[in-house]
Amino acid sequence: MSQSDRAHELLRAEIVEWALPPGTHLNEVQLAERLGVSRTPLRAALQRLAQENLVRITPGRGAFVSELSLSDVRHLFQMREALETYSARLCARAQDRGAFTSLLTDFLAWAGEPRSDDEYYALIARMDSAVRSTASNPYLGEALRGLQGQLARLRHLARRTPARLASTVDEHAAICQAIVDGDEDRAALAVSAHLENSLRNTVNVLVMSS
Amino acid sequence: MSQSDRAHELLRAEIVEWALPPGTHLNEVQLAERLGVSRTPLRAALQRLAQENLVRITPGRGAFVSELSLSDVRHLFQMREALETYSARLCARAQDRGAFTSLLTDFLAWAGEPRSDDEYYALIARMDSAVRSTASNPYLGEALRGLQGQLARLRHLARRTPARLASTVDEHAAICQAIVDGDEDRAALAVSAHLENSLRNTVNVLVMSS
DNA sequence: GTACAACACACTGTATACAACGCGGGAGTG
DNA sequence: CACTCCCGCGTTGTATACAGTGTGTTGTAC
Repeated sequence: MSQSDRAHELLRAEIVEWALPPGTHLNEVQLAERLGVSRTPLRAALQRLAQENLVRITPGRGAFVSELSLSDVRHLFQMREALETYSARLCARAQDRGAFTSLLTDFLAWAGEPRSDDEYYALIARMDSAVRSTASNPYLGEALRGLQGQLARLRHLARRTPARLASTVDEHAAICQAIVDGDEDRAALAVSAHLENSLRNTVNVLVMSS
Repeated sequence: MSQSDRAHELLRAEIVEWALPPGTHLNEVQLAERLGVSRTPLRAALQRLAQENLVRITPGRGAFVSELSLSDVRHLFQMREALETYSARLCARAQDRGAFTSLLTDFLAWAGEPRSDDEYYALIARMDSAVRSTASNPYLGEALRGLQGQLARLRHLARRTPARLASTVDEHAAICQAIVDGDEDRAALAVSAHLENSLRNTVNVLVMSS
């Protein structure tokens, strides 16, 4: 793994975990020294983070941790809706939908007997992975992966509302069921409904914390 | 404008215009010397081009002009469908749809009396711009803009099929009409239909030229 | 006291020099 | 004759030194 990759991962983790809050100015020499790399790979890492919309680079001014305003969140969820409803449609059309029957049973099992939050997030990650794999479109997969960073940053705020977690189980199960049934319209609608609820919850958390 | 921006624009133009065909290995020192910049801003430009999927960077091997295989094209058009159908929906829901009434009349005027190809491409560019502006979502806009590079590369092959041009006029007019009417479902369907035709034509051109 | 200008500092953008890795060619051995 | 190992070259990855620009502060003039 290159120095650039290391700097990228470290910075990404710090931004996602709010160790570097939005708006923070990222001084290149200080950061390079703290991360133990030179400025050259650090700048490459910053550019990659800018591509993921985790930092914003202003020419001549430097790099800043990107903001997470309310309108940013709304636009982010619109992007999710565009990509995830279409991905769900592709999955519903796919030949091999076995991964989703497996996920469906796991979600239903969870509804009956919840376990730790981390395991639930792992389950969701498994579903995202299954979607990317089944849709089998590198462009879509990369775009979806790019959104994960921003979403992870939001989740760090939403962690304190575990009540929301229970309701998402049903929504995810509904999505899996529609995909397993091969009903792409219902799958897209289920994704839209899930995202609408998720956005509402996220906005609530944001206005509470501000 | 920085050296990095200059190198990015020059390289992008050369790739789009097939001066650098897919698969070409981009030697850093030669390129830097030819473009009159140093390796540092050149590498930044290459990373930006990799983000636009115009070059593919293999760690330790260097940068190559990205391929345009048949499956790549199909995946690219799927991505277009995901983003453009959703953008069309947003436009159909928007308050100010005046830009599309103007575009609609221009497309209809064109159907009656065609003019030069370049002017038609300018018209399409105006429509893309109107979509981005009306959807008013930076994430969507940036993603759509990212696809333009690849599509421009494809258009350089498709230029030789002017017969296709005439039929796209009706398709674009149908999209504008649906947006003006505020019928988002019809708008999305019109976009899908247009993309399906466009993909079929592009694939034909690709298999003819190979 | 305030406003404008000039200077100094710090930071980003760029160039170049160095190091490490991978690849290819050639020679040697089985 | 073929296969393998090793050496040399070229290329990418990284570090550092330099230049240019923007900003902040301070001093002076009104």
